Amino acid sequence: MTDQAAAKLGTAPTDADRIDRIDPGHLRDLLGYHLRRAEVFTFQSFARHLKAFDISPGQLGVMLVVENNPGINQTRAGKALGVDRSTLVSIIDKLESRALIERASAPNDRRSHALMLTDAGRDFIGQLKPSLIAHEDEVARNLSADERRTLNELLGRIVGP
Amino acid sequence: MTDQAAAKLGTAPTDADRIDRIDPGHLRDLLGYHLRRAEVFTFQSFARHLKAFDISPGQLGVMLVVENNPGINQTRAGKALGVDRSTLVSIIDKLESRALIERASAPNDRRSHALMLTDAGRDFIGQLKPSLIAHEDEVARNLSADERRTLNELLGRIVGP
DNA sequence: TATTGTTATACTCTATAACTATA
DNA sequence: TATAGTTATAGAGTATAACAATA
Repeated sequence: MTDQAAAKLGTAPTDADRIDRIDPGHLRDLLGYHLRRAEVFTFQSFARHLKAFDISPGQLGVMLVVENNPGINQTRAGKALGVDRSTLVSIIDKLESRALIERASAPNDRRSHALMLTDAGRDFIGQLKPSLIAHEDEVARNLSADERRTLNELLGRIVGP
Repeated sequence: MTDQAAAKLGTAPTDADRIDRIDPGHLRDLLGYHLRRAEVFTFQSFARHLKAFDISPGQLGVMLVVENNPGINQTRAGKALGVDRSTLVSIIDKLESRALIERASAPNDRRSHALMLTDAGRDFIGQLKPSLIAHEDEVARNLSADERRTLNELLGRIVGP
């Protein structure tokens, strides 16, 4: 029975009747709500497309930062990703145990590590890139190229001006 | 020393020199990256503005769904939020232990619970709403009203058409 | 048979505080 | 004094698989 049919009969629709008509109420206007749902979808898409590589979004993020900033230290890599340096320790531990990344000694500061991709790490990124692109394309499947750029830009402005 | 200064001197900039000039590389084009950062910022803003209420984003999400769909069951509430029904159990446990929400018996199905806000739950939402709005306004502080709507709309299309 | 809620388990992600080695 | 990395701890989020009760 639809809501309409129920109205005709003068009986209230039951929960089961409106299974696809849940009222999001104020949620519909909350950025936090839409961000959360988009993030969940994106995580699941990432997992589907990259499961063969056994890598998490956070781990890949570190690898991509290091790829473009060889020799960067952990604190600065954390800043690039917007997370605390303590968050990176276990991520880098895992990548290092797989010999994808290396904690090289920094020439001028014995406190810090100069992060470098290993040859295996570079190969790894080269191999997973098609899957990463397929993942991103799935996330943006309902967006035009323009909308995709706009979304990236607007999201960037949430973090900073 | 700036990069420019280093270039003039013919010496490569060290890591310390380019502390604010980290190259995001491919990350800049990845929706997943921007979503993640926006989500982290949003969580932190939520925690700042709503800490007096001792409630998590997930808990508040459930309350808002129930507010607009009194009598909804847990499985359907999960669908409204885009999460598995198992995810809601502990969230609702906490809300119920604070007497903000109630697992009422469903009239026609003894398997399911009819979720309802308690009077205290309604009061609670009324009290926290100004802080929720302040939180959302902070997240959108760099966006015009139009951009804010656009962002919500584009995020919605990531989850579904 | 299928669905609802629950539990157990496991995996993301994140941060704060305190410690050590070094600058 | 201040900074880089580490550890311990805590808490946010998520899912899958299996179970009992009920439809």
